[in-house]
Amino acid sequence: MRDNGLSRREREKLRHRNEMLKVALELFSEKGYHNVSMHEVAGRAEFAIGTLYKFFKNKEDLYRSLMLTLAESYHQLLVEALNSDGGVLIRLKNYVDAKAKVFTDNVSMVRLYFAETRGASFNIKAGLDSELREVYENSLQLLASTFETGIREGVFRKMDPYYLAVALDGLTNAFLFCWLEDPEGHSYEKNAPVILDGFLHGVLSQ
Amino acid sequence: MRDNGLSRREREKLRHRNEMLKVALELFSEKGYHNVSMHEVAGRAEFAIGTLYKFFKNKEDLYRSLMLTLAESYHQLLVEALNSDGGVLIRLKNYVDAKAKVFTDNVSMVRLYFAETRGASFNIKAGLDSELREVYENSLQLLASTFETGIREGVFRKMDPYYLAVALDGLTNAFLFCWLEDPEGHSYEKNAPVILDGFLHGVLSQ
DNA sequence: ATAAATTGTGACGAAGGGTTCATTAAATGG
DNA sequence: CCATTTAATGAACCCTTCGTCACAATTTAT
Repeated sequence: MRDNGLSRREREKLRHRNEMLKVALELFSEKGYHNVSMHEVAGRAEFAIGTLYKFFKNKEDLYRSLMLTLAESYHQLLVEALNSDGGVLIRLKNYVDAKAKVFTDNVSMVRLYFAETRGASFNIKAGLDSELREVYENSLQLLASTFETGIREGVFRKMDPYYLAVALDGLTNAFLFCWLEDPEGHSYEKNAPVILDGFLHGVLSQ
Repeated sequence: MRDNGLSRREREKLRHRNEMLKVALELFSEKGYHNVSMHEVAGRAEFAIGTLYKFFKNKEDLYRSLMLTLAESYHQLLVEALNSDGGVLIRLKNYVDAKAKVFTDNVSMVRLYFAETRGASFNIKAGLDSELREVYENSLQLLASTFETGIREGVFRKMDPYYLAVALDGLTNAFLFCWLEDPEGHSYEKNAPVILDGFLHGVLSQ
């Protein structure tokens, strides 16, 4: 019973669990939730099927655990960006960049996130979705409150801050999709400043 | 062998086919592709399972037929909006409105379109997706060419027209998602002008 | 060293879904 | 009115997948 409260046994167990999650992420993001069997996950993780079921009570539980972990770490980075030092414009830039970083650093996570998140409410049982959606909604709310600050400071026009958040989120997502489909052709990192510029100044010439 | 080249027999057959497609749309959009069985479609359409297979050679074929039909009619409306009379700004407004109309008129189609389109490339066999994606890409290209015109005319700033299209598409999608999740709370029709305004003029106050 | 507890195993059962095909029913037209 | 073509049927087949459970291996405690 050493270390940070975890015995060697427990640490090993956690390693095994993480190994399974890692493999599950790989497979799910390669082939989608419904095209991956528990046997496949167990096989690739080099555990027996029963062992997998010792760790996750069923397939959905495995998927939920995976998605929540990912969504939370994803959310965490966005929170940090939005709470960073500097004015609202700098914080927004950090937000866009953080999103870029999360995406480019971890393509398979992103693929899975979008593939099953956008359509998930109709594909997968509702329980998961509400938890996930909550994390997502939190990000949006925090972004909205940043806009609210900006409006109070007179930086932004008086518009509904929540919708501003929706707009910026939608914009970044759109460009991230572009990048996902053709990473060479559409560099998100190159586009990020352009996105923000267009968003801030509009697209009209005058 | 009367009417527009179709015998009564053939018209009846077509009606049956459409009936099956209608039911398939209902079920798929309610529960997602993988959670609907062929037996279920046949049952709800009040045909025997074998009959369903007379019309569609397998489940994927059923799904493909459905999606292509929908995507094409959807695309058609956007094309009309973008080719309407008037300057680029009017055409853009028509585009945003047409999209709103398509969405609000036909919720289940939209649910299905997004649920399986965004993530589809990882969930469903590739063949379908490339056809669908082509329709989608055509819409984007047409929108881009509208922006190109606008840039030549000096209406818009000199930006990549394709990315402008991506941006506007992403923006409208984001707000449509909002509306999908909470139709009362987030009226797309009320937001449409705001979206376009923000897009054109930017969100900065000065 | 031995007993107890924990962790890992994988054959197996049960359920469900996609697809086929032999059969029945209906329509056509000579 | 009958022969032929066309449409509809649904039981049965096969395959895949989830999830269990009795047993084996390994670690920990005594």
